Amino acid sequence: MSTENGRREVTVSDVATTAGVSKATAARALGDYGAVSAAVRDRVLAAAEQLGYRPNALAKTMSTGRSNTLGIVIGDIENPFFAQATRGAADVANAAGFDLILSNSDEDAEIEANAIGVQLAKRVDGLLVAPASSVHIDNLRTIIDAGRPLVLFDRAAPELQVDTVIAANRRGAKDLTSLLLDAGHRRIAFISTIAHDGPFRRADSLASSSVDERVHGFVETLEAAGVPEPEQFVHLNARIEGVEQLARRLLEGDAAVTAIVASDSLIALGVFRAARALGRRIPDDLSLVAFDDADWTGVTTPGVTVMAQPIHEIGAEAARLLIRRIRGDGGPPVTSVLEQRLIARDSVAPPRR
Amino acid sequence: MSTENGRREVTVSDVATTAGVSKATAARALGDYGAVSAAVRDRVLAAAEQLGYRPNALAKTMSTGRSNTLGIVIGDIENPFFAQATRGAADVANAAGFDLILSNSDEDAEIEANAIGVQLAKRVDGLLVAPASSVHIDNLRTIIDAGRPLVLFDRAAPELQVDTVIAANRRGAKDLTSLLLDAGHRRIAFISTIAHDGPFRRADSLASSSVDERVHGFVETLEAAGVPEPEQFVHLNARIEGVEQLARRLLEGDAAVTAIVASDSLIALGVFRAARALGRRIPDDLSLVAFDDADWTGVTTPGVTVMAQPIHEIGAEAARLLIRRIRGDGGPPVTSVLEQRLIARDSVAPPRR
DNA sequence: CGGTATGTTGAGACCGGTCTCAGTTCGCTT
DNA sequence: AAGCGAACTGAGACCGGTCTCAACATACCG
Repeated sequence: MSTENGRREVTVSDVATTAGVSKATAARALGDYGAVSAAVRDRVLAAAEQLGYRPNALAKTMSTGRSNTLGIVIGDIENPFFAQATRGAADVANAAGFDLILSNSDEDAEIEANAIGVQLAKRVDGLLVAPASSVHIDNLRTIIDAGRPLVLFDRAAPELQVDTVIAANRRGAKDLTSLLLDAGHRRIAFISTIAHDGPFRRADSLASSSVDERVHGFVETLEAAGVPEPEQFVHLNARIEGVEQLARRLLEGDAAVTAIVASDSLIALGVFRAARALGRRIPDDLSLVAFDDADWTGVTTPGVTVMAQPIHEIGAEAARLLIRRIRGDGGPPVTSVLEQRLIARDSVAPPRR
Repeated sequence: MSTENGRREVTVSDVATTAGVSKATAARALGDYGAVSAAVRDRVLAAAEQLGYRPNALAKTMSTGRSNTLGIVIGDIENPFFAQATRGAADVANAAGFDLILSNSDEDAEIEANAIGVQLAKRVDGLLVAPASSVHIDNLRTIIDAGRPLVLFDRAAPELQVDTVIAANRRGAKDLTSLLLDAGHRRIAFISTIAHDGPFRRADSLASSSVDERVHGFVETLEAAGVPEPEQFVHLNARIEGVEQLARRLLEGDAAVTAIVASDSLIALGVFRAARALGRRIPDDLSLVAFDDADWTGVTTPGVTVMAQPIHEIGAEAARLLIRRIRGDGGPPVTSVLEQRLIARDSVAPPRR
């Protein structure tokens, strides 16, 4: 009834005084631990109610060392992939009594480092990270050095002994590429926005292990089909030029490609726009396949054939693994690989010539 | 170099001992406040570096009362609207040195209440809320009673004196409706997934003030055009039946509508699917307009005419207002109304008959 | 009926920072 | 050379909980 607005918060001591018991006893009644007689408990609870007592979770964390908070560091929450994975993680976390502190890295190592620093300072019980880089892993080492459990998702860091949840990207890329090859295509481009120095070469490792897997699956499949110099068809850094620009470039001239593999749904969108701007029809003039079954891929004309990832489950599984560690599981690191699923629609056809 | 993994964290006291100064002095050097001689500062910083000192933000919050953390409570992070708004808020928050704790309410008052309780317990400095209900505002009162600044976004709560950021939804709805009316449509449906008891009546207030504004703008415009009983064209609760189901029902039979206003992009997607399933062509057989310029609305055939909201800015502005309050601005509550913008594409045409 | 197990309570240390206040040192003024 | 203020440092209280430990009451044991 009468919650005061005088700055100071109501504390256990205040409740104790009102209830006429010691601070320790009041705390026991409020925190529901230790032994308290029923009569005293009722008295304390009534006093708390009357004063408008609201526990201070931070003080609790200070003495218990547990914050019941998980940190999650992703590229960008506006990217539907991360939004879905975050939701998956949040659901599992909430069900287990944890909250989520969210940070966007924009795929920048420095921003990521800063975000991780803040999360550690806030004493999260553990971290969920889709690392900006699978190879430069100093940021991740920081977490391990701080003694906090860490689970990677979407991207692995092979050099790190740590729980990881990824999708079977290489297999997915092979299937998608085979589909195009089987339809008769030989000039197929793979487009990703991942940052990379210089043109792609076979021995390179890309910053994102998931894209790395896809690219290598793509190249291997082309090679097995006898396509010469398959690396030339891999296009990274699409963010710099702009996906639409790049796609237009790939669709014009003598060396134009007849099919495109988009590494995510946002890229597929760019390709769609480019095709439309150029007046090319899908699938007649251009075949398109993409990763991720974004909600709109079924309503375009034609619908887009995609490799769907269990995105929600990737986030959920990562949270599950993390919570298991927090609860004290000391077993060896686990890598959970989730299968992808092909959803065939109408964006693939034989090449025109 | 030698960060220990023995459970205990390195504290200011540890650093002080190593540096050979008092805890108070070490704290001053590390926290960069008070007066410390250059020599001592260097010594302390070196000791901190050597021991791998990592400040405990919670302890800091305990003594200062400031957590540098904002809470944000939204319907669902998977909904692109909320994802974008959250990103806008996160950017402003980070720039000002704040983090974000994220909670999904699923538009359920009870889940929302729980989320708010947790956030308050974690002593966030303030809360950003897109309330599940604009009319049942007990949840929001809790925040105010706790003396924490609160900013509402996307949805207002007229009964509450509190900073609010919304879009000019009524005007947007009028413009969209007029567009259809001008094209010659008379039988136009408005579809929303908002929960509501019974059929919509003129005097009703909907749980979401933004949908409420849209619906009333829609009804008023139809009425001004002389359409009898405009309320009958308002369809709420679409989540229960399923948007696609509902849309199919509206498109069949003698009383079929010739145009649809979708209250958000997810609904537009459902309408698209229904039209496709029924073999109806947009815009020839059905005109469609929607709120929110989702990324895919430009690549469907035809492109969808939409009323774009400055979603990112809604979140950003809300965060700005909140931070201003946290910094101590005691002025009267502000309501910031952001304009919407019509993006005309090709989903509107005169009705067939 | 003394001894002991069990239940309930209170006092006070502790978590890791910040901050107030008092004491010390030093340079500079007159 | 005494006086004064500024710069620096240390001791210890404090934030709001948890938790250990000791004190005490009651009940149950042989």
